[in-house]
Amino acid sequence: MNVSTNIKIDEDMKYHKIPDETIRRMPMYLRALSLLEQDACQTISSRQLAQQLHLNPPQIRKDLSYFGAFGKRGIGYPVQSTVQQIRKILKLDGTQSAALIGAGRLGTAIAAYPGFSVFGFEVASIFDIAPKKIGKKIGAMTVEDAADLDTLKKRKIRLAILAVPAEAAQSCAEALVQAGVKGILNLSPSCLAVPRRVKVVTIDIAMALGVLPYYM
Amino acid sequence: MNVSTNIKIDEDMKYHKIPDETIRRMPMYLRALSLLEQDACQTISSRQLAQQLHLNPPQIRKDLSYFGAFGKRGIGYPVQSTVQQIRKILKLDGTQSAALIGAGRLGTAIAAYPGFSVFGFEVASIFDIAPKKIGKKIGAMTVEDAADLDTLKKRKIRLAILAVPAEAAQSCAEALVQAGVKGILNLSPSCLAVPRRVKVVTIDIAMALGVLPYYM
DNA sequence: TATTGTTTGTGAATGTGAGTACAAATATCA
DNA sequence: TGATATTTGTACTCACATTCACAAACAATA
Repeated sequence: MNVSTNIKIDEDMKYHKIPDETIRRMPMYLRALSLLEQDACQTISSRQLAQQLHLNPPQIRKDLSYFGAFGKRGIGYPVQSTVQQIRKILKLDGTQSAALIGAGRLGTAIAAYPGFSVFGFEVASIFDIAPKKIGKKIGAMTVEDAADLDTLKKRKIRLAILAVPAEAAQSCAEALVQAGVKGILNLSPSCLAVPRRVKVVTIDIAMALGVLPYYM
Repeated sequence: MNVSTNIKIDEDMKYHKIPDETIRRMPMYLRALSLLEQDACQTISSRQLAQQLHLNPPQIRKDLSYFGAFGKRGIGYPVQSTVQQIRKILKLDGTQSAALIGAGRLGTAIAAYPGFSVFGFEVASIFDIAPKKIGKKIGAMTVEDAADLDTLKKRKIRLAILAVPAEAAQSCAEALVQAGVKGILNLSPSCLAVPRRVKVVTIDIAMALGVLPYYM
């Protein structure tokens, strides 16, 4: 029933479907290795790294091996070049500009958050719908009118952070998709409906808190 | 185990090991059903709920059935009583007081976040280490000295939200454990080491953003 | 050089979760 | 009442993810 070319390509290119869970862990590795790089650490073994991240060594080795053989047997992984490799894999080499939607308390906190730089992200512009907030300064940026979201296309910004109330999230998401955005980090407690080509990651703080009492 | 909780639920929990993924989804169901309850919706089918949450109907049925048979065949799930059941399961009946550590921008945003009330959470007190911030008013609360974290034991607060820089996170976590805290929502990009009896959930915003370019 | 100790990369085994299919239960309507 | 449509609960199957176990590769040292 299936096409033989697919199989052949799979064999020839040693194609493996990379688990989503592996992708989810890659930024962990990138951050940890970046810190080690700053400390002038040359190499690190999967055992040491696993200790830091509370993971099992074989997990780390398998994750990294999906993308090639970065390590050296008897030695470990070379910190600097592995950082570069992971950056390439995650498409985080070079600066990634992101638009921030929502200039409320959460949006303001996100705009000032220093933790994005490890991954090469920068918040390039801030939007809000409230006339009171438009024109206001947040750090070095001026809040723009959310009605002008379509300018993102010209500016080639394809990444957005959505920090608006749940009621506004879906309509914002649609405007972002219209503006050519390809990835959305949704910080509102809502389930966004977007075309399949657009990737959404939702962080719901209250929901994360919601599981804690169960385990206590 | 606790004898005062619903006996039937405890019995069911003995015989089935409930998947962590199921627990993770329960707050989703709780939120969605709470909204439906506000709209005076009497019952909802797994199909309708799945459509809202972008899940498969059998997934929802299986998740709920771990805790008993809440639904009625041919009808669906009674909204009101299922909400109450899930609250009981997640130990979210009654108000859950949480301490917020860190009165920076993110902490301030968290303190004012309205989304906790659906689950019965309330931020009961705010702590910081910076002398400048101690004594400051945030909403109706006064920022307390993080050196006094041990007062949480007396106040019987067993839940904490950690909104401090990564460098301070581990020492804060240790102080919280010392103060009898049993669950920590960690909002810093750090991997906390705590005794096994303490449950930690970490939300790393930059890391969540870090996977997006890969999929674009 | 030979030996010992360390570490990676990976096939195999194990464990966990998701999807499918269907019987049982209920409502609706002719 | 009988027939049809709807929906739950669950056994079974399949897919995905983690862990184990070990050969291959390298360093260090005598």
